[in-house]
Amino acid sequence: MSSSEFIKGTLKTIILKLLAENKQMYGYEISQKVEELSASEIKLTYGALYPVLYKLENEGLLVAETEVVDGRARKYYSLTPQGVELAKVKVSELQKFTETLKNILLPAPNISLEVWGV
Amino acid sequence: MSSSEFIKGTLKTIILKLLAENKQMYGYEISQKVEELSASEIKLTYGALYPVLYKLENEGLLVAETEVVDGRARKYYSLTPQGVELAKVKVSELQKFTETLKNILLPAPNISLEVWGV
DNA sequence: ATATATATTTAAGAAAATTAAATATATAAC
DNA sequence: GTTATATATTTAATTTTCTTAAATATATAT
Repeated sequence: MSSSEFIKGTLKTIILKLLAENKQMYGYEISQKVEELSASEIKLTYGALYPVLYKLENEGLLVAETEVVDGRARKYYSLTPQGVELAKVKVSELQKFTETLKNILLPAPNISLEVWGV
Repeated sequence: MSSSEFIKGTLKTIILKLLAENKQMYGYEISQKVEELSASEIKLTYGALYPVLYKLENEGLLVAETEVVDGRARKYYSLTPQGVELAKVKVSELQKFTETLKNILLPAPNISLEVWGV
């Protein structure tokens, strides 16, 4: 499983956003959801995903609850009130960043012809 | 000088894009241009910018030419043919990624009311 | 003189992601 | 029955990437 190099720096925000709209998710579910939402473009590696979840938990932004489903353990994560707040801020910031990025990536207008009246 | 955390993973592509449309730029100029295009949202740190330039040069994607302007040295970078090709690919990939990100960050439609006919 | 702007280099450290393997269970296919 | 596939988490080693910070050097404005 390999992910887009562009995921760097956005992973935390994506996780917060998914948890903000789904209330309760487990790690594997998050990775599947991202793959689905991105049309398989983004595949989260577990080595990236789980450490982020642990970190967010340690920072008090998530709480985890383990359940056994079909004989397999699942750790459900949900946002704390602080997590809900941070999710809002981060999503807003990332949306702004993508707009900025879009402007930078815009084809450069070649105004030389107009300037010279040609 | 501090940059957005979201810049991670996109810096290389941004540099390639700017060089693709400006033919010749020096490091300081690139950092100013990014700040301008992003309305001061993104400020490249030199510790990030210059090492990327060196790496791209070592990979044969850029060539550097030093000039002395106003008594100060400037290193002008320009894309090699391979750099031009990679710029196209990377810009296209990053544009696609920003679209995907936009979809993920979209407010989740709350269809529960419709589903239940309420 | 001093501050500010221009311009590059580079070292130390931290943060983040990749790669890869280990562990464990359920189910479908053969 | 055993093999493969899907589900699910953990974690260690390494690499990549970025931040922070300092060093170096010149021009211009105050």
